[in-house]
Amino acid sequence: MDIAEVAKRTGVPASTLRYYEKRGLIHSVGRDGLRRRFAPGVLDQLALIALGQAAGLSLDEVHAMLSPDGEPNIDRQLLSAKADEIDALIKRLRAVSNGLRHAAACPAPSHAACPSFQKLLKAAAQGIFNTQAEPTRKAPRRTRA
Amino acid sequence: MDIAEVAKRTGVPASTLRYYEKRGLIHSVGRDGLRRRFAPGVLDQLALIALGQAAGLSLDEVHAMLSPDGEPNIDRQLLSAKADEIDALIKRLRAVSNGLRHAAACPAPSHAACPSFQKLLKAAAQGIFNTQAEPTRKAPRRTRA
DNA sequence: CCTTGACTTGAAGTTGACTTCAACTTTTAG
DNA sequence: CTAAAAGTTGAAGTCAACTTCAAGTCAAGG
Repeated sequence: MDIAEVAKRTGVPASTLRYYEKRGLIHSVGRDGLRRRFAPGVLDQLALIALGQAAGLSLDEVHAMLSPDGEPNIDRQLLSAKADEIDALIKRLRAVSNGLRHAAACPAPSHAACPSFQKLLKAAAQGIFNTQAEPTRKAPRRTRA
Repeated sequence: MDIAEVAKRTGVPASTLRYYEKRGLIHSVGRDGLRRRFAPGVLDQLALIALGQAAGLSLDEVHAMLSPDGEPNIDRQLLSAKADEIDALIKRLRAVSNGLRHAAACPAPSHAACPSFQKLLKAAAQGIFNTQAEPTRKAPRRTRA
């Protein structure tokens, strides 16, 4: 497969594939002239990368997981920890979502007057200000799917 | 309150407060010499900003909500939409978390051999690649709480 | 033969939300 | 009074994950 084929099949732009290769996340299996050729396994690797990203891993962390050489060797502790982190994040997000819904539905003319909203703000001030979760990114922002 | 006081009470660094003021998200009520003085209401505003950030709003979006002049005027539709977005995100995150936990616990020697993991990867390839949620940021990354 | 289009490269640019810096002014403690 | 501590400014730097650019290489079709 050439780079365009991989790009088409995965939705990952060619520029990103080159970038990933430079970072050592994927490997091409040779050149056809000067064009990279990719083995089909790269599709799985890219899926794994996407999964990692969705889980909030940095590319470096993902790299560590499939690094040694061939197939993914996975750091189970890290995965567990990340899962915990995600669960904590989910909790906070649920609170935020509820808060937003309340704010959206609240009939009070000014939100200053709404006690629930006040409570929410207070929780935000407490909980959010002190949140230590790292900058987990959710979704790969894809501009040109 | 001077800037240090606000910083201490909210955990938001002074540099960030100045930045927010420059962007029009908060306002100082005057100067004490050349030092800004803040009204206590700024604490609520900062809580609202933190809430918005946790909800994945950009600073511009947050700005729109408390913009007109004084108190927050809230775009209920936007809030609802954001809540929906967050709920969708939660769903995806839950799937990812489960996936991670499985991967962490899976006894298969190579994950290539584990059908559940394969399934997860497939889902990742399908679901994550096509996810269109915008780059919602979860938690304000605070380096020096 | 020569243009077109797909690929190559390294380097530089983008985005959002900040942080850091240098140079300076003020307030405050001793 | 004086020096340190805290505040001020605009400009520039940072970070991650890419994207875009300029300039070049190459295979194939007309």
